[in-house]
This record gives sequence, structure tokens and C-alpha cells, in this order.
Amino acid sequence: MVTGTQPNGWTDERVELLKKLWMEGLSASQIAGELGEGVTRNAVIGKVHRLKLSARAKPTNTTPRARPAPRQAPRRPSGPSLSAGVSSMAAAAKPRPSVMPRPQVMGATALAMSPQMEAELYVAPATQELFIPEDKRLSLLQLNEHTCKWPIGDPLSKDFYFCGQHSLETGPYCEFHSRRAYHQIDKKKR
DNA sequence: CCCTGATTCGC
DNA sequence: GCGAATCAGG
Repeated sequence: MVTGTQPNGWTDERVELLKKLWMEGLSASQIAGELGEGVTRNAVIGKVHRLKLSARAKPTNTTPRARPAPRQAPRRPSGPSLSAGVSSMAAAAKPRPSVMPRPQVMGATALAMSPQMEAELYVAPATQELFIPEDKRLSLLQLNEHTCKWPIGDPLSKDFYFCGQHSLETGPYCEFHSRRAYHQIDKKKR
């Protein structure tokens, strides 16, 4: 074939496409996905910077980027691996049982953003909380590394129990409560 | 947790 | 020049 397209290496075509998409406001990851599988989002960003691009749409904004931390410490894993792995369950993890009911809007992970992206917002049932059958409920002493430790109910009440669903490897909660614990907790810092 | 861009630095 | 790893904000 006459096509000598190299999987990697920034050809003029790709650079132009990169510029175009970047200027149009596409995110780096989206551009990377459009350019090809072999292109990562970091590659796109790196190229953008080298091309002196960035900026993109920055009206009346001086980009008060935080001072580039003078961190020149070794970030490469070239040292002795530290020994660790003693994961002993200390005190029971206490999340924030203060606020339970959350409207929670989802669908924020949409990748393909169309210019005419009309989000269909719908009101989720506020009382939507996981119902755990009695035979699935766990007391404090029944918790282990694989049980969701999300407390349900009044800790002082007799019918207080823990979720008990299979917890994720990445956290002490099941998928449902893991999102509850992190997602949307993000508030403005200071 | 997800995502975003920004920066650094070994290759 | 390239991009993974990392950082920092949302």
C-alpha cells in the first residue's frame, strides 16, 4: 500500500487535527481517543504544550495557576520497595453518616460531548436508599475486609446495622456507598 | 471516585 | 521531541 502511516510520531496531519480539535474545545482525552488508540491524553497535552498552544479559550483570565511547587524530589520508582501490607482492621471506620439522602445527579462521566448536549435532568427519588434484608444486615462484629462498612440507621438504635454488601478492593464500602462517600463531597476548599 | 489540564524529567 | 508519571484543581 501507499500508506506509510506510522502509529506514532506526529505527522502534519495529526498535528493539524490536534490543533483543530484543541481549539474547538475538546478535552485532551477526547482528542487522544480521536487520534488513535496509541495516543494517550498525556501525549496530546505534551504536544499541545510543545506547540505553544494551551490557552485555548481563556478570555479575561490570567490563569492564576498555583505556583509550580519546587518539587524536584525523585518521582521515579528507583528505590527499594518499602515493606508494608499489614492491613489490620483497627477501629471501625466512621464515615459521615450525617447526611444520607442525596439527590445525586449522575451521567457526569459522559465522554463524547456534543455541542448540543442537552442534559436530561431528572429528579431522582430522594428516599432512594439501599434496602438490606435482615438476613443480610451485619453488626459491627460481623464486619470483615470484604463487607461494606457503611452504617445504616441510628448507631444508638437497636436496628442499627451495616450495609454488608461485598465491598470494593479500593475502599471499605460497596460500589453504591463508595460513591456516596466520595462523589459530591467535593466542596470548595477554603 | 471520576475527571480535567500543567508540569517535570527520564528517555 | 516525546510522553509517562506526577501534581493540582474541579
